[in-house]
Amino acid sequence: MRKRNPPARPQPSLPARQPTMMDVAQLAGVSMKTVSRVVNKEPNVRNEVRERVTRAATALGYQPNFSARSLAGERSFLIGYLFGDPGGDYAHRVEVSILNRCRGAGYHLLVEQLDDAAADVAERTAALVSQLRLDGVILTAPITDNAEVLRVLDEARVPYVRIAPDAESDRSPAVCIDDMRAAQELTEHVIGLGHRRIGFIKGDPKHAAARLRLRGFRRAMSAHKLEVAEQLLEQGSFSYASGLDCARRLLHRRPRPTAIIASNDDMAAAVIAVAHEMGLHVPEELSVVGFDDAPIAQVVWPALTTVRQPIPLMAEAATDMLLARLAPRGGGAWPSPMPRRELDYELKVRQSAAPLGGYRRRGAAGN
Amino acid sequence: MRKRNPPARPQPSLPARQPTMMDVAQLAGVSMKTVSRVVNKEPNVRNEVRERVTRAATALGYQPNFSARSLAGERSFLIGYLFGDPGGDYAHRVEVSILNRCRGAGYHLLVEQLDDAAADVAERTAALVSQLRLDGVILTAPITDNAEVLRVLDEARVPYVRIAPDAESDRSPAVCIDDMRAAQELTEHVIGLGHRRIGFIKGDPKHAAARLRLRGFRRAMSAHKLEVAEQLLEQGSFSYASGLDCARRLLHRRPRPTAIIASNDDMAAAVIAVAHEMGLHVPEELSVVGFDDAPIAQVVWPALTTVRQPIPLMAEAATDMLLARLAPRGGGAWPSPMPRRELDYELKVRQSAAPLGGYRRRGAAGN
DNA sequence: CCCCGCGTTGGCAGCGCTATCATACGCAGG
DNA sequence: CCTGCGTATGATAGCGCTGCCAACGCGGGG
Repeated sequence: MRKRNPPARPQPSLPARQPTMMDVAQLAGVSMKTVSRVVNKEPNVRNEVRERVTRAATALGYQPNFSARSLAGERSFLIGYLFGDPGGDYAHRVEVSILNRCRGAGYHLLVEQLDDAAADVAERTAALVSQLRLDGVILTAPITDNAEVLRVLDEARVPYVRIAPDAESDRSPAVCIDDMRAAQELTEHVIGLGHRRIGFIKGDPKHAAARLRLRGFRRAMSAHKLEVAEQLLEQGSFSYASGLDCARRLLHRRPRPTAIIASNDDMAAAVIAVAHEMGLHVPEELSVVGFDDAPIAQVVWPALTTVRQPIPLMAEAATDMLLARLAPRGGGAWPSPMPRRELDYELKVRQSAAPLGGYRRRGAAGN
Repeated sequence: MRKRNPPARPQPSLPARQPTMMDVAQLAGVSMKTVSRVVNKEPNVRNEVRERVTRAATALGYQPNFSARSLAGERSFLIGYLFGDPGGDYAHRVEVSILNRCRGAGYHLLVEQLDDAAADVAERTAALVSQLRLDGVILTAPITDNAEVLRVLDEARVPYVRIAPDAESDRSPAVCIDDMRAAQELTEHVIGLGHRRIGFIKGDPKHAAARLRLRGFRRAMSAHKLEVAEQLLEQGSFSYASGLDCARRLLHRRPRPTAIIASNDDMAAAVIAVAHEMGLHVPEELSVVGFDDAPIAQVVWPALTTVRQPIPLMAEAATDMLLARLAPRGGGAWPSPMPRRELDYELKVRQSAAPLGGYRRRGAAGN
């Protein structure tokens, strides 16, 4: 037990003990309960008292003990972030944005990486939410759609918000972009450049976004009466390595596609690398576009034409939704209908896609 | 308060309440204290009893309440991860590795991003460790050397391990590689290819590694009686953007350097981009090398010759050190002398550096 | 025979806080 | 004058668990 202070402490000097709410109460000349009210920003405290308590707390350097709060009350001031993909920078960018939002709200962030395919996802999730009594959870794909995880969260009655989940959309609040329309628009951009023979690299089918992007591609193609040759469709997994494999296969088809649409930027970058390797010039001989506007999009050469997904905004929106729900006035349930934020994407036209038979633009790679 | 159960509950059916240690104790026919011993893997419990308790706990789906544990005891089973750099994938890779190690040990991970330059680093750190009673903390550069943060951690008596800290090395355990020797070796590799006029892009001087890498470069140069022209030294900040600026300046010097050593891969990739932009062929007309073996190293073309830093191993080693210290037998203090793990780096020779006047190797970009 | 030590188990206070209820007070209306 | 009500504050009982200490049974030395 943490340095149990004896009934009468002989040393009147440095207590070497964190000040408690009791100490603040004594210094301010009020009861503990009033201090609690001030700390929790509850109403019904006179301003004069509130200030006195605040000053006492500051003077003592008082820090509320979250364990005690959580044990006595019904809030832990902890939110969890569950992500699936250990690689890539997506998960990290989301995390940083969540942190930015938690900061001001007095919440702390607990993270856990869950392998979607692992056998113990349910147990691990249960451990997290039951042991720590998380107030809420934010999920990113692909575990947004892991039935086990969602079941555990529902049973534990922990509110959660999903970023880019699958279609089962009214199970929880969600934040997303319109992946299908974005893919459609991107495809139309490529078609508009004159390309007809267009290859497509699919993403990991466990991600809803991968399926939606494929569907958007198909729609744009059929809207323009273009055939989607099955041999120009390759199954990737969102990783750079998978992009290399798919690109090699696609670029050996005859006739060769004049443009390749990849379901994310990592795979698009891999296509460019393979093109280099084969001595194919991008974009003169091959146009390549990606998706996400990940950092890699501006690093490869030529810079990738892609769809920018506003990841920080999405993560912030998700956090804000969750925090609003957790606030005392947030009520004990999600508002109806289930909140859903759909944010705008943006087509970023750079140098990796050009008109069929077009010229090479040399110059600054940035945009 | 969480559903305070009335003295006599009328409904004997679903409790809708998490089972407590008391419930387990009753089912197993022992005292709460014994359950506590089993849960905490303490000695002095008969095997038969231990198994009986374990079965009861499993049957009820018992999950220990971490808040209560932390409040009553002296351990919170929470460790904190403080990172500085919000961009890049370094922080994320470290985090994932820490998580992998925490998993088995029954610890959960709390993260916080601290801006090294912000005015409130001390407060934020204090809030984290005092409010949540973290058992330990892991730090990455550059906040490994933030005096405020370290002071707060020391005062709160929270054990911490630093990854790649500055020279003040016996203040805490640390994990690192020999950045200076690695830079020296890398520089010697470049010199060995015949280069004499070598540019160097420095990293953010707040990072110890940046300073050490520069020193290693200087050593190698002077060991080979080569002058380090100050105009071939540029100050970067580890970011891709800063790399672009530095590269532009370096490549307009006359006579132009025949090789550029960047303090990390992001900046090295930027050098390659600028070279492309200027129509300079890499590596025939310009050799470029980086540091870290970040994912970008294999994505740019030509793939970067660089020094691989074993980030996952470093993070795991740091976590293991911390967990060993926190274990009941870990004692109340760090062993003496202060533990320090220095891990091996590895020179990864790829295609971005070639003999002066050498030929271009075409072929697979990967390695 | 008793007493001590050791391995094993239980009793209980209390960690720091919040929920609930009680109290005190001022002020309007009967 | 009392009653009723709304606002401001206090008293108290735990939340679930662990640290400390006591208790118990057993075997061996005095």
